[in-house]
Amino acid sequence: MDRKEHVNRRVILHLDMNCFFASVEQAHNPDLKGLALAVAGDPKARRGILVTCSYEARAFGVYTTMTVGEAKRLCPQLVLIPPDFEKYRQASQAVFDILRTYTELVEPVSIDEAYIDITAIGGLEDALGIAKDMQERILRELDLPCSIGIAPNKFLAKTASDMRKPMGITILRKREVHKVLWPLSVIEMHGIGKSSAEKLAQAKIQTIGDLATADDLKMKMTLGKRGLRLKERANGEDHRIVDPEASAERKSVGSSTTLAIDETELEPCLAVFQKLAEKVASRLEAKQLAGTVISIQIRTAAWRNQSRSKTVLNPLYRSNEIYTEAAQLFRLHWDGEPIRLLGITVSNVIPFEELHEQLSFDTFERHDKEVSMQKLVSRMNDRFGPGTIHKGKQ
DNA sequence: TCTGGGGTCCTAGGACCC
DNA sequence: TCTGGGGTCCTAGGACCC
Repeated sequence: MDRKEHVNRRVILHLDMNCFFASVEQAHNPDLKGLALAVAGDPKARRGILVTCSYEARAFGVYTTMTVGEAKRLCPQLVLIPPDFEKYRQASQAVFDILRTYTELVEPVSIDEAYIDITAIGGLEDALGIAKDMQERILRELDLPCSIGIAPNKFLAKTASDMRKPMGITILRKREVHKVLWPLSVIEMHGIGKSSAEKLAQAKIQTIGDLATADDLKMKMTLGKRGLRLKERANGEDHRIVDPEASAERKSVGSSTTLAIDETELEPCLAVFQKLAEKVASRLEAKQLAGTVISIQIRTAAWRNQSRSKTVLNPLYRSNEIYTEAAQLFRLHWDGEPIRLLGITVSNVIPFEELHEQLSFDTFERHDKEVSMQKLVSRMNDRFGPGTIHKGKQ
């Protein structure tokens, strides 16, 4: 915990790509510029929602997550493009590469977002110039627009980058929080969704200002530990450091798919699991990872979400092993309710190179039939240090 | 608004250990 | 025989984000 926190005065940037997927498509094909454009799945396969849309499309009331049908109704000339995630990953990498020419302290948070700690390369006086330079280079070299927030911490930087789009740069100082943030509804705050907003409304907390000045006990009773953290953020406090390694420490690899029809038969479900297992295995392989926890996801036609998981001794990475475990979990737990979506996730992952020690140890311990999983885990942790088998919470 | 697919973190109860 | 308190791990589900 302490290692992840920082108290000195810092200058943090949050960079947010504007309509990222749509912008990448426009950069690759300039004919698409200026059009009402959306990247969307195939409605016939029941994947018909907008993943991103251009500002021209938004002018028609079209927004991300809207169904293709609804979007077409609002904006008949909407141009639809199927997603090409490989293209987006490459563009994302190119953006992060540019950011790393300024400092190593770049923390990617998602495919189109990053925090950058520029404290060491220039104070607040230079921050605006640095941000402008980054923004211009990304536009000039990659033809991609972005917005940047400048603040003393991650939360305020993230909030600031959201305030001017597209191609905005916004400075948010801690002393401006009460004026800029407090009048807004709590739902505007990063970290608060529909569910938390409803709970807060019941506790008579409507605005970010209400949240910032609420009683600690009340916040804890309403939202638990998160409540206290959100209250700190509402007061402009956030001590999380910019950690370039954070995204490298991946914790799970999963794949899921919405079925073409609500499925009621076993065999087609197993065929889907086969495909999912292959996909997860190939992505684990690409990242040189294996994991000891396998879980399956089931979403029923009535939108009931279920998961079943199992911890295994030998880290999984091969598609046939992943399939076998997933199929077993499914046979054991599926109650016959029609299925909308199936998924597989392998978690508690570790890099291949850390694997051999564990494997040899497993085969050694295997001889002792009496040894329980719990004992095995604690013995392995004793021998190799905590987190060898299961990474504990920080 | 009949709702994709990739993730992370947190909570809570039970098992088990010391 | 019944009584503890602290801690970790496993599992299922929920909330949130892009």
